[in-house]
Amino acid sequence: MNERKIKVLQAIIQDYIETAEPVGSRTLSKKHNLGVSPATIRNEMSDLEELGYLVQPYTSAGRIPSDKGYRIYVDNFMEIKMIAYLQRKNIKKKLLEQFGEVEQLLQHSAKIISQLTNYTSAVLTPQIKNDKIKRIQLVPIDKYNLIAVMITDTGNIKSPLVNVPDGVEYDEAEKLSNLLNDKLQDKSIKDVEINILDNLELELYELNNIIETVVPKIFNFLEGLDDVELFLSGTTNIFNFPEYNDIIKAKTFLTMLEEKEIMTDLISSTKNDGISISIGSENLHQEAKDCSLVTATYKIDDNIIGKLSVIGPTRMDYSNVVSVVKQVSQYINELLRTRYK
Amino acid sequence: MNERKIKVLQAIIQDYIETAEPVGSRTLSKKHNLGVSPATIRNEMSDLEELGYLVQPYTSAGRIPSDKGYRIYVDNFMEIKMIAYLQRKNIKKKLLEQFGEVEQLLQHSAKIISQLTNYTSAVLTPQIKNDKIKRIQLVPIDKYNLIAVMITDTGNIKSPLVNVPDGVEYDEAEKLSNLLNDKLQDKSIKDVEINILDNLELELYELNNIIETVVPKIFNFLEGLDDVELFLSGTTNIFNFPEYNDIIKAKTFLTMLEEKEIMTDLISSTKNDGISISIGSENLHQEAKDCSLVTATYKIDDNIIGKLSVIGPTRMDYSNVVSVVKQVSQYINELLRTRYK
DNA sequence: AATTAGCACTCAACATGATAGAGTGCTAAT
DNA sequence: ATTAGCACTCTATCATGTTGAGTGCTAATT
Repeated sequence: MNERKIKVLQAIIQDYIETAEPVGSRTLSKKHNLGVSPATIRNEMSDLEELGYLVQPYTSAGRIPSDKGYRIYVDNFMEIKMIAYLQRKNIKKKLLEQFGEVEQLLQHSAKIISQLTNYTSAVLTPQIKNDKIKRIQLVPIDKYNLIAVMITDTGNIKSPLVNVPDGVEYDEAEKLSNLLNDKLQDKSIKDVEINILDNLELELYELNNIIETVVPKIFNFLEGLDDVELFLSGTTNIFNFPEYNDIIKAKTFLTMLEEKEIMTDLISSTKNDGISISIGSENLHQEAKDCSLVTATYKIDDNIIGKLSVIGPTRMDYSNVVSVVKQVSQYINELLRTRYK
Repeated sequence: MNERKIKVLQAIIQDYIETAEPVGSRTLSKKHNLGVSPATIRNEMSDLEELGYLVQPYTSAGRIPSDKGYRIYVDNFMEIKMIAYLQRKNIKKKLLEQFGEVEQLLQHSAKIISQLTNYTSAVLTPQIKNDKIKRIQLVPIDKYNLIAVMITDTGNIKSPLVNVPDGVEYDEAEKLSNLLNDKLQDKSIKDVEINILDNLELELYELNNIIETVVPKIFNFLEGLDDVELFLSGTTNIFNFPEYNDIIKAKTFLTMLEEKEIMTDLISSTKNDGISISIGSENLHQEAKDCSLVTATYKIDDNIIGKLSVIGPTRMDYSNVVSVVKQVSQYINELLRTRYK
C-alpha cells in the first residue's frame, strides 16, 4: 500500500459516498487531481481490488468500496471535522428544552440526530434491571388500590398501580412501605427475588395477608420490566438514498427496524467506549449486512447505561455521522451528570 | 339503481379488493355468475361509471371502485361477519396477558389489530388533560428531591421528579401534599391553573419558599403533558399491497405515519360512537387521500377517552377490518371497565 | 522501470418498435 | 331488453439496436 494507493482509495470512497455511482478512472482523475493519468489510476484500482478494498459491480463498470475498504478508511484515513459552533449551540439548546424525564431526553436526542445526519437513529434506554432501588414507597389511593412508587439510582421512576382486593389501611401501607424500603434499598432490580417475601412475612406477621397480595405484584412488575427500550427516529430518511429505491431493500430495512430484538442486539453488541462503527458484514445480524451502525454510549455514574446509534447504508457519510453522534452523546452525558449527582 | 346494478357493483368491489386489478366485464361474468352476458354487464358498468361509483384508470381498461363506490358499499351492501370464536378467545387471552398499565394494553392492542388485519393500526391514548385528578401525593426521596405522584380518575398515573434546591423536610412535604390534595382533587388537569399558587401561599405561609419552588414545577409538568399519545403497529404491512409497490407512494404513506399531528387529526376527527369509516378523499388531510381509516372508540366511565384505528389503502378489506376493530375495542372496554370501577 | 496513449471489448441503460391480450363501445341481430 | 360480433384502444412485454462510461491489455514514451 503505497502513498498513491491510499490517495486513490480515499478519493474513490469519498466520491462514492457523495454520488452513489461506481467510480471510474476517468471521472476520478478529473475531479480529484491526482497528477496521474486514468491509465495509471486503473492499474492502482486493479491492485486495490485484488487487495479486497474495492469491488466491481460488473465487468467494465467503475469500482465501489467493499466493507473492508470502508473499514480501512474509517480506521486510518477519515478526517472527523468538528461540528460547527452554531450547530453545537443549537443542539444543546434543543436538548435542554426537552429535558423532562430521562426518556424524553433520549427520545428527543434520537430526533435531533436523525435530523442532523439524515439517517435513521436508534437509542437504547438504560438497562433498568441493573439499576439499584434507591427508595420505594407505597402511596394509598383508596381502600383497595395503592401505587408503589420506586426510584432508582439512575433516576428512573416507576409507579405501578397495585390492587388489593381485601383492602388496606393507611397505616398498614406505611408499615409495609418502611419494611420494603429497608429490604430493597440498594438492591439491584434483577437481584430482587421472590424469597424475600418469606422474610417479610416472618418479620411482620400481623400484615401477612396484605404482604401476600402486594409483594408478589410488585415482584411481577419488576420482573416484567422491559429490559431496554428502543426509540427510533427518521425511519423514512432511507428513502433519500438510491440504494433503497428498490422496494424490496426498503421493506427489508424497515422490517428490520421494527424488530426490537434485532435492533437491540445490533446496537448493544458494539464496543462499550467512545464511538464504535460496524460496517456491513461485520454486523451481528444477516439482516443488516448492507448497513452500517455508528454507535456512542452515554453514562450516568460512570456506569455505561445506554447507547445511541445511527443506522444507514454502508455508503454512509461516516465523518459527519461520527461528529454528530459524538457531540450529542457528550451533551447527554453532561446533562445527565449535572442532573443526577 | 336497479337490483342488477347493485349486484354488479358489489361484485366489482369484492373482486377488486381481492385482486387489486381493474375488473373487466368478461372476468366478472365468469367468476360471479350473474346470469347475463358480458355485453349487458358492460352496459351496467357504463351506467355505474356515469353515476360516479366506478372509474376507469384509462380507456379500454376494466373498472375500479371510486371513493363514492366504496362508500355506498360500506353503507349498504357490506356484510360484516362475526369473528370466529377461537380467534375471539385468542384476542382476549393476548390482551389479558399484557394488561399492566393502560398504555401497555393499548400498545398491545395495536399489535394485535395489525396482525389480524394485515394493515397498519394506530391507537390514540386518552386525552389525559380531560382527566380529573383523583389523588396527588408528594413522596420525598432525599432532602433535595421528591416525586409528585398523581393518579387520575381514568387510572393514569404520572410521577414526575421534582428538585428542591433549598431542601425540604419530611413533614413539610406531607403538609404540602395534603394541601395540594385538597385543592386539586377532582379538578381536571387542564383546569389546574397557576393562580392556585397564590391561594396556597396564603393558607400555608410558613412553607412559602417550598411552595414557590415545588408548585410551579408541578404545574409546568401538567402543562407539558402530551395531549395524546399515538401508538403505531404494523407499519411495514403496506408492503404487502401492490398499491405501494411504487416507492413514492410507500414513502408518502410512511412519512404520513411519522407525522403525529396528521395522524391524530385523521383519527380524532371521526365520529364518536360505534365504528367510523372514512374513505379516501373523505379524510381530513390531503396526505391520506388514497387511504381509508376504520376507527372505533374505547371508553372508561362512559366518557370517550380514546380511539383505535386501522389505516390502509382505500382498497381495504372493510368487512374483515370492521369485525376485528369492533371486537378488540369491545374487549378493551370490558377490561377497562372491570379494572377501574 | 514507471507511466501513459491507444484501442478493442464489455455491459447497463435507454430508446424503439412490434406483438399480444384484456378490455371497451357501438351496431345490428335475436 | 339482451347479446353476438367487430373495430378499436391502450398497457405490458419482449426483442433489438444504440450509446456511453468503463475496463484491460499492449506498445510507445519518458
